[in-house]
Amino acid sequence: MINDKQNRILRFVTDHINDKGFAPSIREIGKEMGFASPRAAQKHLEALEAAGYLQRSSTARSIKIVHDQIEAFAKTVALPFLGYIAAGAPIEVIEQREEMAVPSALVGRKPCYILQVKGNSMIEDHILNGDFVVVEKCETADDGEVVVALVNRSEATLKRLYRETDRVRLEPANSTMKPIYVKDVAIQGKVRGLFRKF
Amino acid sequence: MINDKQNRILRFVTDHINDKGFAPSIREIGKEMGFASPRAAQKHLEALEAAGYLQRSSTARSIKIVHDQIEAFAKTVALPFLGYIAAGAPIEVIEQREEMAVPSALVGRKPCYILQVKGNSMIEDHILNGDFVVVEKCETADDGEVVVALVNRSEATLKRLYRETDRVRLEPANSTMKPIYVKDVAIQGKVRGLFRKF
DNA sequence: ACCCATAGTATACACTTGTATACTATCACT
DNA sequence: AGTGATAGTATACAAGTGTATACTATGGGT
Repeated sequence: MINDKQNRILRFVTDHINDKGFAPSIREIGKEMGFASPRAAQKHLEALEAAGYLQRSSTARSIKIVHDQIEAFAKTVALPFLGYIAAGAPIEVIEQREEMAVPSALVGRKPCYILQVKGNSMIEDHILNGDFVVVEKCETADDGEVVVALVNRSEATLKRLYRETDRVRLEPANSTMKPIYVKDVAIQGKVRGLFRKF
Repeated sequence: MINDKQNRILRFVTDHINDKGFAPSIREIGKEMGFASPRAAQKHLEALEAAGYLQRSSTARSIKIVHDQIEAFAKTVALPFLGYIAAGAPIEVIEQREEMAVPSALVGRKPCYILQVKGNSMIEDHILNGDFVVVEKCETADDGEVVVALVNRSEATLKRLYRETDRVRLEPANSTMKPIYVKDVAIQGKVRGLFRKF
């Protein structure tokens, strides 16, 4: 479909965008390829666009690389990053909603979102301050699962869930903290994955 | 640090790049904001650059958004999954080479690969059996870092590294295990990131 | 020998685009 | 009233930039 030089141009443009943050001009591409005239690089770009490898507008540095969709989405999923969760405090929602891409293996079937953990209340379950957790939205959970629970309709917290006869025990994984016993509790999700930066 | 209008400009530029693939011109920003003169948007861009929110070159549409750490997770990198590592046993290389996509923030600058941890030798550092670790290839490491070390040219192990006068101490994070003291040791990489499936 | 497609050159043109200088309006503060 | 900072306007200019026309060189097929 596309020849060797066009492949080289495609890689140059991709690298330029990744590195500098914006596309090269037609003449910069020509210089890289050793062309003396802008028309040469221009024709190659037209061929690459016709073949679907990129998109252009008739304005400066407007090349957009068309990513191979199958490869880009098969292995990773983009999830909303909602904010921070600390034991005993409401979820701190960040204003600007960000997206984070995570390995699809960490994601459940239902909709998921990302929270960053504040504090060490789950340290004995090896969930540390600063870790990111992948939370699957759900309303129920089995005993012993790590859940995001909304207590008294105001405070969200990350705890292990245990049902008792007429109440629910939310147990931190930290021997210096005590469990919480509540009746008014709504499960908002369960932890499916975790990732950490060293 | 930056005011309301500059925040709006920052979002407009970010959206423009995400949507169209290239940055808006100064005049397009000005039009969006209702400015009659390009100088107004230009000044705001200078303020945003001084505050570290973006970078510019003196060429057309060359705005590059400087991503903070959270946004860095939106990009992913495909790394080779090499196999399993257990304390005191060589790396078990799997036959078919697989790739896993991970958030780029977990990845160091040098080449990286993925290993899955077997055993609980690092449990007190909150690295569990079954966790995936992102390992950056390198030959040296600072004291206290978690490294993949090749001992006696045969056994690979995941341990904390400490130099001693004429030997190296490889310390597990498990009080039931004892440190290893070795002279013939080659560092193969250091742990940069971790992810776990629940 | 002839034709034709491909690839690149040379060059021109209009429009963008970043930048700079000078000026105006507003507002808080003394 | 005066001062200075901030924000925006008006405008000009050189360089960059995409695009188009015309031309050259090469090589393969008939």
